[in-house]
Amino acid sequence: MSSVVKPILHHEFYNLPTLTIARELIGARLGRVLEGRKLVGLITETEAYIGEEDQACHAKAGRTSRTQIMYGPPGHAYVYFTYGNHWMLNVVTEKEDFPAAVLIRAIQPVEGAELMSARRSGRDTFGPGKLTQAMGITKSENTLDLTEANSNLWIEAGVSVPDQSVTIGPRVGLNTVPEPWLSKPWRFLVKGWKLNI
DNA sequence: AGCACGATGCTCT
DNA sequence: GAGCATCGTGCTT
Repeated sequence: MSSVVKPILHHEFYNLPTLTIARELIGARLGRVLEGRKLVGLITETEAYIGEEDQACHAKAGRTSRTQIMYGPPGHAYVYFTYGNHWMLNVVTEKEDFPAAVLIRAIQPVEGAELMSARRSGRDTFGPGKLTQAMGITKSENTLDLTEANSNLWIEAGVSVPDQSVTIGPRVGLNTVPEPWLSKPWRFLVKGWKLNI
């Protein structure tokens, strides 16, 4: 119920190293206006995908129509479709021409929780495909600038989460990715799956 | 509570 | 034509 104005995260933030951004986004607020209603979730899980070398990163295939957004300026949304059902939300990071992004894997609803829950038929919003369904994020949000004020999708400052509350480990869901990429500790997750707010 | 599997369509080879 | 940064269901323990 807080009406405190939070600062939106800006381009300079997304130009930091991708791992720093993935860590710092834990506790940040993902905001969305959907059907005239405001939805906000605290980010509780992220993964970093860094460069053409990273065999788990879509940019391993180089510049394609799908991946060229990752080569663009930082702070834009990279939304893609997978497994025939699910949309994934990423934020493009690092300087132009270097392809990297942070996958937003989970949120903890703090505003508009009822609408998000209803959009999920009462099921939870923890998971990369679930949060996009809860917030109505699809291809039409691809390439949106998340640093723009008055947008219907943005990321703003949230709560500060201490290191002792963050679990770092290998990324999940990578089926056929070779080492060393498979084991890179590029996943960040709130310990206990929940923030105290 | 945990595992196996099918759904489903877009992207790249 | 294969593979996929997943999810939900249904079956087994």
